[in-house]
Amino acid sequence: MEKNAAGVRVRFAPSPTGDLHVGNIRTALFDWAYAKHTGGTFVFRIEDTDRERVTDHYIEAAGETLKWLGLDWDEGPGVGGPYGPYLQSQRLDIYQEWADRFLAQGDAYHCYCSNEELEARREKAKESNRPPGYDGACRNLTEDQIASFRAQHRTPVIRMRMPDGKTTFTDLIRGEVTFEHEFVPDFVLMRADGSPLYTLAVAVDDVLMRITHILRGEDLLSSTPRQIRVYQAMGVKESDYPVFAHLPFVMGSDNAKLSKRNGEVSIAWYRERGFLPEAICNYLALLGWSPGDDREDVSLQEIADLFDVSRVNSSPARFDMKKLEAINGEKIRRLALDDFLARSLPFVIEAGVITGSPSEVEVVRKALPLIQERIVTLGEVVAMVRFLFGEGIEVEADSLSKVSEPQAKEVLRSAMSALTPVVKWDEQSIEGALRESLIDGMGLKPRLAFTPVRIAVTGSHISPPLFESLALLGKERTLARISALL
RNA sequence: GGCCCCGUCGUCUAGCGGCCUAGGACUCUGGCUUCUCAAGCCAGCUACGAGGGUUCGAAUCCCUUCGGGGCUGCCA
Repeated sequence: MEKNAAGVRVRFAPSPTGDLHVGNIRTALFDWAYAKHTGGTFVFRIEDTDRERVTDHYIEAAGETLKWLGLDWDEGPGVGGPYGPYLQSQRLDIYQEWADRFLAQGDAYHCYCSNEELEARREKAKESNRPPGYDGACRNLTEDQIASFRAQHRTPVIRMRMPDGKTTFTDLIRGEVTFEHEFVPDFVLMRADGSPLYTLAVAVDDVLMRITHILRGEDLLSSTPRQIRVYQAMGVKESDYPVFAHLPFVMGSDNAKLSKRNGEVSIAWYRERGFLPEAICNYLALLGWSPGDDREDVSLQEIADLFDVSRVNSSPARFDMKKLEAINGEKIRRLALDDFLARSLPFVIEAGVITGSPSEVEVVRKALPLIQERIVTLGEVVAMVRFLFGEGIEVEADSLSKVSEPQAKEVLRSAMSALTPVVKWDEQSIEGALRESLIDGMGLKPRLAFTPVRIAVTGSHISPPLFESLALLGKERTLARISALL
């Protein structure tokens, strides 16, 4: 399988009709990992043959997403390479040439059927329980018929002729797969306006770009015979065909193919919420693949080192947000402080909690160790540090009752008088003063003693550790917030 | 409908004929710890879709069946 390892060339070729989603990225990750693992080349190509649906914005965004995840490509947009251009929209003349050649060879033919006619015939075929594919009406037109169509100003598409027989290929993940050609109708290579279809462009480019391994979604499995048909027409020897590996789907929790309807699919969504790229890659690597032992915590580099297509599962996987969160939280806990700070700051600034001044950054820096094991995404940093900035705070609704009842007031008064004389405002002194006054003095359980203080100062009954929080907040604001509730 | 792919705990998976009274992780439940929330630690629940074969022996091989999914486009 790893024949001519050094020559392995794998491509990731999305059609950017929207933001890259979880399924796309899992494919990209496997493509990348396979290339890296074999010491081969990772090619990034844009399949924008459908210009009505693809936009420049999404093309740009796709590249950015790959870079953010750390999936760098060796050839493709931005970096170039010997087989470019890597945008199919810039290779139109190439497809035209091949289509013309197929025409000349008799492998393809002009088809004058209109959409409406095709539609009608498809319906009829369905009704009479025949396969709905192209019926071959234009396969063998006479000169007279052609002249007649021309006279009607019909402009033909170019359609590939599927010969009788069958196509068999070996899929790295599924084994030998065979399609009888009676179920693979003649297919369109080029629209009347001269623009190519995926079926033509993908095959031509894979051959021209010397792609050796095609790892892609399972949905393309049944289009493989068409692709192989194009290789044949191009004169590629069977031994030179790329090797196929059709990856299992990543499905939504509702057991349907992952889509906008059943989940958060766009990678941009995860990025905005503060999921770490290495966590996303780690989680996605485990969807359809496993290293074989009980290892689940892998870095991008380790994925590349360990990845093996033969270990890819053939059955679909459901996306599990809970597990992604668990992995993300674990990675966050292991972040070094400087790294954690650098990654958190954009979220805190974006939320308007701080402007980013050095003194503010310093406070966040000191707060991060307190919250590191309490968050699952970077986005949660915002809510955790918010109380450290600004003067007053708003007590959240479901905590309000816990500071307004009589006993709570008493606790707050006691805390107030215990803290007021504290000179050395640090964690130890604060804890000492509060324990002495509330636990020893009032005889309260710690939980009952500290909760009102916590709420008064942070606004919530859930917060970072209390004494450290008060130390960070400063004496002045701590006392002010307590007294505001008296 | 036809063609193709797939089927181990709720989820992701290990397993590639005996090491499996099926292992790990996430989730969930209970407990410990504790200033809240987390984190951490301990314990527990739950799976080979079904039916036939093959074999001394099957989660592992074969067949059937049921279930799920994809494709069936001048989308990719």
